[in-house]
Amino acid sequence: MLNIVFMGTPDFAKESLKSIYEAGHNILGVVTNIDKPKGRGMKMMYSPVKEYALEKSLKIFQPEKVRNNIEFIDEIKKLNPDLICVVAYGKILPKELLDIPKMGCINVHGSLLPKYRGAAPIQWAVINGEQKTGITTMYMDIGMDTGDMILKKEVEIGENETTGELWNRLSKIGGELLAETIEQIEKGTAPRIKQGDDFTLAPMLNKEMAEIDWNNKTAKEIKNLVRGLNPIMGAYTFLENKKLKFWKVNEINQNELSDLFPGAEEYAYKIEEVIPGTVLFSGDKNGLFVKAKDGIIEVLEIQAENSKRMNIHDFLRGNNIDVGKVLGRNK
RNA sequence: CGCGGGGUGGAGCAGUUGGCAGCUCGUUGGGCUCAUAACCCAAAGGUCGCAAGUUCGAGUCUUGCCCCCGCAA
Repeated sequence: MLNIVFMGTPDFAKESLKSIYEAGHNILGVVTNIDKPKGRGMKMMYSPVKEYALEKSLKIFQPEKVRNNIEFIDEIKKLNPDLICVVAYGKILPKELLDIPKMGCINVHGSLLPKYRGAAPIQWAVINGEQKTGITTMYMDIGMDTGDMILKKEVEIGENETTGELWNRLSKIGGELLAETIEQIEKGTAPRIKQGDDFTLAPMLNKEMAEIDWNNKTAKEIKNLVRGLNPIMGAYTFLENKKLKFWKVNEINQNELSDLFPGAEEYAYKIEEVIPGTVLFSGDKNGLFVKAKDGIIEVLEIQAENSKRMNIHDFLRGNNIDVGKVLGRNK
């Protein structure tokens, strides 16, 4: 069993901590981000990792910053860990810290490196419509997810899977792969594989990219954006200057539309003419259908301003959206 | 004391200057049709979050409390 310092913050990291704990390693300390006021009323909230550490009575460190924090780095040095495991900690670690453990610092990353280096690998994999992604464990270096790889595990991404669902699956797999990685390091059988040059980046998400670009995105791309941003931000558009978030949509084509609406083919030429973002059908029975650049979006779950998420049928019972209205900014 | 929205029949909402509580859907019963998540007719179902106050009269105004939600982090 190894002496390990664990660093991580969100629920994704908690699964890894749990996995190490249950594997019986000696956890010298748990480093997690400082408590932040969160949620309604700005109440102070503990990170999921801190919650777990408290539950297991592990020693907790919550430095405000790590870089140039000599006190903190000294404390970790004193613990004399064999290994430091970092999973979604939220801060970039300085070389002085990385050099502490004899066996190195290892990291669990939510993609198949060198693809999707960065803060939001899972989200981007879904947004880009990838069919597979995975978990990579690696030795950390000073770069952003550039270290030598140890183990990899591939997973398929479901056609309708959301980031949240994939996130949960990968959290567990991350924990499992971390345990296996540590085992191999302990036995001295862990490989050290250089990353190739064919890397891609998965930067933090921002608000601008969450707006649906009706003019340039196909129905498939919009669907990927919606599920990729569920449940983190939600993809949004506007209806008469009011924000409308889509949480779940489906992508259908003209033929499928005709199947749903017998007689719709007679209007096919009209649908051709109409600009993307136009509401094609709207009713609490059938739902909401919007034309995209290529294909048609069927909205399944929606959220209006200052309102909660609801399925489209409930929404349309209380809110009428007229056919012919165009979604998007300033229309 | 971070900002904001809201609590109205099962669901989603409307409710104008305070004056008999409405809409769409659902539910139940009936009808129509070759047929339908269709259509037509009828019915049931509400302490309008809680408490107090103003008033001839409050869902609608005032005050206090409870609960829910969105944004921001």
